[in-house]
Amino acid sequence: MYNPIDPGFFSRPVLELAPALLGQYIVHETPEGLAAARIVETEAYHGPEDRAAHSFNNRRTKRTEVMFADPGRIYTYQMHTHTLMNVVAGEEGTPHAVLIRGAEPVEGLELMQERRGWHFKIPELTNGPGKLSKALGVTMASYGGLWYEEPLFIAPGPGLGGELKAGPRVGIQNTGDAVHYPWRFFEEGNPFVSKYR
DNA sequence: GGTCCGATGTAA
DNA sequence: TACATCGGACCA
Repeated sequence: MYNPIDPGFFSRPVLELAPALLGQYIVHETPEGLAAARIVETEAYHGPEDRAAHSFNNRRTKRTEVMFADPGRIYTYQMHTHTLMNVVAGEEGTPHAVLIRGAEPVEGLELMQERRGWHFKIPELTNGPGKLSKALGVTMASYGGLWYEEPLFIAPGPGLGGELKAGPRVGIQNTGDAVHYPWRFFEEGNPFVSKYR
């Protein structure tokens, strides 16, 4: 049984929330069943100063609107054919968010295999933001929801099983100095950490 | 290891 | 009309 984490957990600066999410559970309850995974990789996006953030320069559109909302909100975003999951951080009005990039399955492994395809090796099920969303059955329908309420929520986990590491973020280009900011956090050596591109 | 390209939301 | 917080297929 998993219980949603305290709402206050999300009320902190994005550069603190991103590493704090490592080792916590991400849980999704659907009619097909429950799937849960331990988060091992996150990235911080620090709008409006961060050129790599969708909310750079306070860009406020239908898509980024929820980044300006209260912390703990779910920001889902469509990338090509994939859905990516973010956690809104900071305080209301500051467009900060944490991208969840990788997690280790702890429950509902078969359900994840069903959703992803049975031919994949286990780490390939959830070692990337798009893969993780698909394995958990998360879609744009979760946009604007709360990370501390069912059916999609963060639950207190066992913490890190290895050393905390930081490095440059993945998949951002043409963003000046932001390319080098060490705002990607992950558990060293864990096979569910995504591959650097 | 590398390269190519899908198929969709968003904004210019 | 262009491009993105990516993944998969295919080639080597």
